[in-house]
Amino acid sequence: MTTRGKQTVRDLRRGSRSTLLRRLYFEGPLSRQELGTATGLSAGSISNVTGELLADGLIEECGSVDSDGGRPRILLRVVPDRAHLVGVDIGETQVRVGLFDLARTELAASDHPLDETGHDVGHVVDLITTGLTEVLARTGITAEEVLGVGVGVPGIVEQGAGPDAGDTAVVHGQTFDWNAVPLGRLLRARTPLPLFVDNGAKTLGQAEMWFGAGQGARNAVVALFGSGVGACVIADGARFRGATSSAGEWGHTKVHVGGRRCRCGSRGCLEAYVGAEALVERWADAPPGASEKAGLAALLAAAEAGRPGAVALLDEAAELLGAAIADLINLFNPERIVIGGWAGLMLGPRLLPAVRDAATAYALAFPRAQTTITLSRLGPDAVTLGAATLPLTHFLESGGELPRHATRAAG
Amino acid sequence: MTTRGKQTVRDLRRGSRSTLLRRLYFEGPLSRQELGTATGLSAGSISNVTGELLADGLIEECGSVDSDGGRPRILLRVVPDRAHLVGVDIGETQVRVGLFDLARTELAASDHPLDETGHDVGHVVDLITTGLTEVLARTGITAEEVLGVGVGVPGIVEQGAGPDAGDTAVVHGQTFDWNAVPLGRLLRARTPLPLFVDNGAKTLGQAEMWFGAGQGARNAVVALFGSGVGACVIADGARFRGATSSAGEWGHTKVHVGGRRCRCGSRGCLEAYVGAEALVERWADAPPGASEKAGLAALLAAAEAGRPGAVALLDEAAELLGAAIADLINLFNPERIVIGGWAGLMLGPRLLPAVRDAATAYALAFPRAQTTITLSRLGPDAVTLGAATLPLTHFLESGGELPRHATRAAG
DNA sequence: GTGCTTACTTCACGGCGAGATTTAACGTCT
DNA sequence: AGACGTTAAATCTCGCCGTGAAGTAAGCAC
Repeated sequence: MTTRGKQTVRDLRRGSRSTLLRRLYFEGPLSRQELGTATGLSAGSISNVTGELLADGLIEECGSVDSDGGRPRILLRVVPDRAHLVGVDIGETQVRVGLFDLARTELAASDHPLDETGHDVGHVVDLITTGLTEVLARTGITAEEVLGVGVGVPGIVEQGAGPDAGDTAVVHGQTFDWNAVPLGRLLRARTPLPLFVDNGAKTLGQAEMWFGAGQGARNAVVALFGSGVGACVIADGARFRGATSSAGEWGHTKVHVGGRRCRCGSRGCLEAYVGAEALVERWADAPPGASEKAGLAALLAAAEAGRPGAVALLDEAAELLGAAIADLINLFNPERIVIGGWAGLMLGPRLLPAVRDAATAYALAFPRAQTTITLSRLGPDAVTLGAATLPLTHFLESGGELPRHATRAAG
Repeated sequence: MTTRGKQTVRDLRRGSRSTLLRRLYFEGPLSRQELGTATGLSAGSISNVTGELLADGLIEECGSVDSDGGRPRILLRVVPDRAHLVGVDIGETQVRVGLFDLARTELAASDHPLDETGHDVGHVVDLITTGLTEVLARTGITAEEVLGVGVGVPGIVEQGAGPDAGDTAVVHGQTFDWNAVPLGRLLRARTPLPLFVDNGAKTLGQAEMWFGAGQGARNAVVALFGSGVGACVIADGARFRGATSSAGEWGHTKVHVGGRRCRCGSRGCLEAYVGAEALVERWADAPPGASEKAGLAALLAAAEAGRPGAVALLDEAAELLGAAIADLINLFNPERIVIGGWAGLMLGPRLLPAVRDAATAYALAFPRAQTTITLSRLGPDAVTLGAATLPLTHFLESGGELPRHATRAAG
């Protein structure tokens, strides 16, 4: 049973600000009139709240719409450079820091490769700090103009509670052998900016929902198909987190109980059959010594050329992927399933029809009929953008609250 | 991103009423003082709101707590017989109608068996109407004193929207061969009472969360293990529904892609291996002609006696169940998993240790460590009680709103 | 009794959104 | 050009909200 905590009369204003700000952010320039019909707020309240937002410099008037005989509507929009966002992608091979304005334009980015020995936490934190300094220096943007830093990490993120949740985020990552790493605390020592930490697959899912193939859906699953397999579940418009933020670990769903051994230590996991690493490893004719991406590309080329081993492998992958997607459909009943990740983007065009067929064969008819299965529209760099949506989400939900350190007067 | 709709200043009062009413309902008699510290509301507001609730006859004073030197605290509680609830369980073999007071005491119940030909919708609706009339007549309670009728049905329920959502509920049930049956509309023609329709497994899960082994958990999965297999997922205190309310169809999760054929038409479903029907069917030594329950009891007895075939069958069932629970743990990251259903209650004591071990072996270590796996504490009759929680939920969330037809003055 | 402690009630206050009214800013018609 | 109709936005009044301070009630200890 939903327990919505105590609310005072000021929370109403916060809610109204948030509603209008979000509407303007996602549905482009709108007049006060349109805001009124869209949100149900009275004209008076719209005037009040937009007046506040204008005074705060968060929105601005931008032209007007001609009318037939009446006063023209004045369009309002969020000021794109009123604030900025930083997204950090801690990937398997590099650390990428991106600086965005509110309109998601990437103003600068900084890449630092991670070598084999580079997964030491201190080193990664160093790279993030360096990258952050670089993108700020290169654009001349000061820390005061940044809403916060979102960090996408590989592994399970245990969130803290309260307003500075990011400061207490703890990361459990099998890939890097990170065990209860207090990433939030380590970063807090390096920057005064608000911090937001989440799993990289989840931040990519977030980006996909807001700006990619997930747009408009309130219930969706973004399946990330790369070296491993992950998923980001969106339930009723919000990330599904579970008790300790580790929900959506789809890659270790069982497709054959007791089957192939998986790197997680268990057996029969989806990832052990259809992860890029597993596919390349299982392909008898894989070019030796090639990288995972090159190996997968070779597998795809061989299948396109009709080589039986490669065709069989990909056909089986499509069936298993479809069956695992059927599980997601049965369990989560989403409107949409988006397949992303670099391997998903590479193999997607070939596999998609078979995946759809397998999902239809394995899922219950009723929920299957409610779902469309599509490919991602965003490239792999979207992890950085997705990470930047973490402070953006906070900004929009709080009704345009600026961090304490950013109390610049209205532009 | 969560879109909380427009709120007016009156919604605050509704929220406060709901908060206090829920607190009083679940945490027994409390003083105004305790309510204040528990909810964070100011003493003045507590006085106002409890005053309203007292005037509405929804709560009453019940004694006081002695104090050491100060004015004693006056205890408040929800008036148990201020309103009543009806729960209906449309089971596979019977229709059961129960009448409860607000304290969940069953005041009367009516059972009507469903024979082989009795799954016709009109017949079921007749039985519900008859049962409803019976329990009201037997207790002398009038329709005005009933908050609503909750109905638990086997099958997927497509909910309507708006305040009278139950009136437009449509049921898709494979068991009864019900295809898009407008149960809400059919019942609306028979009774003026507010209607609430949901899947029976989900109502049982609801009961388990409120009054059974799920108490206190905000993220949980209630696994229903009967003739078939289902689940009810609770995310952050609320039923997880998905886009069209069919989320949680766990029974058709794949444990062996391409494996045993299932009654859903697909292959390799969990239900095809561990459902009671499947277990009895797969047991070579099953007593011919016995009922499903008798068959399962015989299987259990044989296993307890050490008969190899039976032992192997149950051991395999435990492993598969554990593996499928591992999938739930990975995907939903719950604090608690509750195993219920009549087969779960029957086999639970024997299977539970092996199920726990299998779940540990197959799930990721981090989310597994956050979860406890327990057996249900409620009997199978809890479906009726769970169904009755549907109008109760509405009552508590609306802050104690009485249906239009029940505007009796305060007692 | 007198004083002290604690629970509860009352009341003035600032803030909120709704809805009515007023002002603003355009077309169009004469 | 100027009056008029039309629509957008701003302003104002109203009832309601929760807060917090001040006041009242109801017990105990001395």
